[in-house]
Amino acid sequence: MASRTRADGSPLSRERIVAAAVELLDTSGEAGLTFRALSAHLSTGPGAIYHHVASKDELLAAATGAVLSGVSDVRGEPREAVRALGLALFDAIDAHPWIGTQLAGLASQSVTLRIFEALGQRVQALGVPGPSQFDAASALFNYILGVAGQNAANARAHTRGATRAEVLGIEATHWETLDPAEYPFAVTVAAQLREHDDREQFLAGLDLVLTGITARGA
Amino acid sequence: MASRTRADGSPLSRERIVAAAVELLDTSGEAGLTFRALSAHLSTGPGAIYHHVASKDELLAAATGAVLSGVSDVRGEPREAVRALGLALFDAIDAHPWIGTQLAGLASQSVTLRIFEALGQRVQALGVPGPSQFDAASALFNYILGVAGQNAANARAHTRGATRAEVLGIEATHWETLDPAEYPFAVTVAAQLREHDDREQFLAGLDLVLTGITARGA
DNA sequence: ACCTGAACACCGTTCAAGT
DNA sequence: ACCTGAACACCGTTCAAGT
Repeated sequence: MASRTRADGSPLSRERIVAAAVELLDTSGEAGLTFRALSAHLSTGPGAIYHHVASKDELLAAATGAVLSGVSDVRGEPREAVRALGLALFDAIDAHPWIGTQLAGLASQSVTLRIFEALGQRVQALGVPGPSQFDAASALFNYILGVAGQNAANARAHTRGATRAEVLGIEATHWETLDPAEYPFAVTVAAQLREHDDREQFLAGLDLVLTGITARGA
Repeated sequence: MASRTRADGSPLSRERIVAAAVELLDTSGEAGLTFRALSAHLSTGPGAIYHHVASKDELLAAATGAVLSGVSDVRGEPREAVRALGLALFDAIDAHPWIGTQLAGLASQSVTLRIFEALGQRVQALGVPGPSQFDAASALFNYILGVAGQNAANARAHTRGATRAEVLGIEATHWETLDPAEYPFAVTVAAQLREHDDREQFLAGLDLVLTGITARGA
């Protein structure tokens, strides 16, 4: 019971490494994931990780995949399935902001492909004609991943401790400060920012895209 | 003519630094922008840059702003103006892929706000009722920035030298390799991937969102 | 086969010392 | 005031040496 177990008795594995990475990302953000911090957390040396994971990029992709496993398994009427998938992603990003960066940026291929596939199947089910299906699925895909990126940017921009309300409060006062001659729309919209719910707005936008997709087919 | 000029006679300035950063980003990609490489390019030391720019993040934001200055100044019929703005951004990202990462991620606030404002004004001009204007502008904004992020991800994923056709070729064969039982939609769509134009698809998606927006108002 | 941790080749940023 | 470049406090990754 010596050679195969580590100091604390638990052998290293890709699974354990990825789980620790998720925990570290959740706890200390994207900047907190370091091979040194991670290996300390696993009570080993930084080099040990490379026996199970090829690089930091791969680790980030695996962490994203671990949190998002099964997120694209949605059921029911196609429109509702698209909403469910979108909300599942939105909530996952809300809980783990670093996922937003991954989805919007590096695109951990396999996760991203599964999302695209799930969206495409619903687009087909909605009766969108063949040649337009690709465009429709892409539109949904890009909209959802755009929100993901923007949410991640917001999370990164504001202090870790601030609640959403505080964050929106900050933004509202910021927008109200703008010159109305230069930013008439932003100033007008600033008033709505207080009672504004990111999640509802995400759904509203998703419905807008769905409406556009089905309006074409009709 | 000694104390205020540098070795090669050209004094350092924020403008010159940002211009050099853009050149470096275009030439050697996001990883190529280093304070050491940048200062060497300006024939000075890394520390000198900090007299004109506060941090690397600020430098990236400034570089994005420099390339995108005036991109939101669009004219004409609102629908056409939205298309023009979208295409201007798409083409800018095509020429400078690193901009996509900036827009989708860190969101260099001022650029991003100008885009949002421009979109909001066209949404108003389209006759969308007041309470829906925010959602509509956000939908356009998130779709456009989603494409930006995805394009940047693609650019990063593929070799620098490959043409777009080659890139798509690689993706097509990759998609064709997928298990049709697990990825029926992706496999079906793989055939269309060869004659597929990212730019056209971007416009098609933008029209989808616009259709959704105006369908609501009617 | 797997682990260890020192070492390598970098980073962004700071800061004393110069002009 | 601005510049210089060595130095600080880190990175991801590699690799000889161990078990």
